[in-house]
Amino acid sequence: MVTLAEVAQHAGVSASTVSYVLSGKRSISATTRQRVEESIRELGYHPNAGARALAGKRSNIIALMVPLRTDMYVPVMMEIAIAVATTARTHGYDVLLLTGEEGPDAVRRVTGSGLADAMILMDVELEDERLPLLRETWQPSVLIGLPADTTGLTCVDLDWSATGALCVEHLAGLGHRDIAVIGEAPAVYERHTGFAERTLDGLRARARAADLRVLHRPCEGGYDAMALTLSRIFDERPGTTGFVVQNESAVEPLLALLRQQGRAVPEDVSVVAICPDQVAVQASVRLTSVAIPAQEMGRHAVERLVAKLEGRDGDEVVLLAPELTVRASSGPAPAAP
Amino acid sequence: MVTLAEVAQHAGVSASTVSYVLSGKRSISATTRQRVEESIRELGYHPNAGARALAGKRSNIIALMVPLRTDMYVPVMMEIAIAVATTARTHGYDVLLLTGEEGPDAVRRVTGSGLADAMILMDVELEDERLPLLRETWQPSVLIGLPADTTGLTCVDLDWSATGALCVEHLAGLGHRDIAVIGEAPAVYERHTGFAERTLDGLRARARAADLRVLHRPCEGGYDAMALTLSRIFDERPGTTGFVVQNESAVEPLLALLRQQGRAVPEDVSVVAICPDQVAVQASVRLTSVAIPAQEMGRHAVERLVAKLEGRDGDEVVLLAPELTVRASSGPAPAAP
DNA sequence: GAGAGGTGTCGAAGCGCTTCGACTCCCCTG
DNA sequence: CAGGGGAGTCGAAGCGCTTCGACACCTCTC
Repeated sequence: MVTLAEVAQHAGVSASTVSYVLSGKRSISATTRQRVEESIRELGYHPNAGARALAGKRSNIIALMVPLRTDMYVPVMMEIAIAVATTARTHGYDVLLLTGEEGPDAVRRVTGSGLADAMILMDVELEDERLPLLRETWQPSVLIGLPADTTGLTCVDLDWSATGALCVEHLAGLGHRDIAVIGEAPAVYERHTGFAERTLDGLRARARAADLRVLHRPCEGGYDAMALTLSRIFDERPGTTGFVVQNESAVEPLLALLRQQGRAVPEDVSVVAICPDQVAVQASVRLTSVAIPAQEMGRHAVERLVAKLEGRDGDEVVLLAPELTVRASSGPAPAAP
Repeated sequence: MVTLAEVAQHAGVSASTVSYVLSGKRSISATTRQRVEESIRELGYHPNAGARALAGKRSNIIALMVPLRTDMYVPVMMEIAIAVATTARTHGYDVLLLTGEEGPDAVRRVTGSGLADAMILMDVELEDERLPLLRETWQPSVLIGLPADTTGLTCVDLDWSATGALCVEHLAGLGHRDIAVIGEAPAVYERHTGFAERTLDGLRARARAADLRVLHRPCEGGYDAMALTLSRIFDERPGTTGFVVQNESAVEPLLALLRQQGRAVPEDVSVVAICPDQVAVQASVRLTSVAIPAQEMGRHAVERLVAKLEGRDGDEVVLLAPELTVRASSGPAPAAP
């Protein structure tokens, strides 16, 4: 393993000079710089991460806490994670992958050991038990998600409330009066995951304003669960003509069941999904949808975090504006019979 | 930030004693150990990761290279990644998340800098350009996937060849003679991803032995692509009664299209999927399938790796035996008309 | 009752890097 | 032409930990 000292010797300069060439923190003459860079290349030198972290008091690592649960929005999570890793690299950071398993202890361990310089948390609950720890540590952090109380925190998220409102607005504009919301699995609401509840709030508020009726039903994914949910919905509100779906694994079952029941999309019922674009265009009916900008969220989170690390920025809540794309699954409400 | 020296002082012992309490590398009297542990707890001490890595010459970090492509088997990738992270923690390791983006350079960077003690590579191609680097480095590594040449490498993978064979066997046993294989997207084959090609090989070999005909068609996910692929298949082989699907995002479209064409599953055609169990049971027809044991692969990879790190083990190829679960999508071939 | 052999603890020497202060040139200014 | 100041380089002092050898003390054994 090549060390900085060896590079220095090879280039005929002192160790500190090599260090300054690397960091650019002091001016170095062009010729010296070239000589050093040449030596680095020739010897295949890579600075030792541990030594660097020790001496420099920063590890150049960002910790990313992903949820352990693999039952929800998995591709979105993955996309965020990859965007985080990729963006972090462009800023010279590596990413440490933590699962939710350790819970709050992971926060303590990472901040205490100096393993990472900062952290990004995903899957934030409204009253997340990791938040007190984040507030009292001096390490910068960014949440992907929005807790109930954001004081002293930096958050990046899709504006879920606006997303819910947008869906209702679209359906209202098409003349629908009775709307059913197919939500995430019950467990997601039970643990008060921010995005699910906020979507619902936004949706209901707008529905009230536009004077439509909303029936919300959580739903596990899959056909059987969806079949049950759907029949209950039509039992309770036979006049339902608009659907908002916020559960990727319910999308296809819903479409299939509607078809099976002889309800045409979009002639008889309209469907608006909240899902990644890829899912929307690959569905059996190209879905009118509000996209979940996974990449953008990951990228934003890293950029906020780097800004904080460099002291360029303070706390802030960034809510991305939702965008609804009209595709083939929504249309005018049928005339009342 | 609390240091080891402070703990030592607080406990009234020397720094080295604290270190030995932590590592257990020398015997320590019960009373001393207790006193030290008490101090550690009281002060909330966490060993500094950088210093540890520097002095101990190991970082206790495992690097995980995941593919950048998010177009394929995403939930499986995520499940593997999470299993890796979780298992690694139980062995005292953390996981560094690298994306394929940097390519072979990432290998150099990580081994060179001592950032990680070992690496796990996913999405291995038959002639992967990262392999030469792995072979010449002294750092242990494990591949999740199987390249063409495995000398000097440790690999963990599902036995895809046996998986392909198993699917054919099942269909052959039910009397099917003409089988279509819906594969991954063309790009996956073009870059010679191991699992896709091996599945095909195993499948064809067994088909030859059992004297059935196989028609293989790569397929992008989604309805449109699947519709096109399916019509081509029936054009070319109208007598096709068995399907093997190795592409999660083609599963549901296939089922829907078959239904639409009036071909009943499993009465007219049988479908065998290669996919995670969750997908199989959530599909509109509960699918006969060979499971992709993502968790097990991740766990195995870490365990092999830890064994190598501790010098307990050498190179080895671990192929997990596939298991086929019969569900509702496969049945006896219809009598020839 | 002296030597052998454990057991438990300590001090000191690094690990490879960053950074601070100091030093040497050399050019510019008045 | 002296003095000030910037540019470029170096030496040395850590950063917080691990580990090696040394040492003290204690318990056996013959």
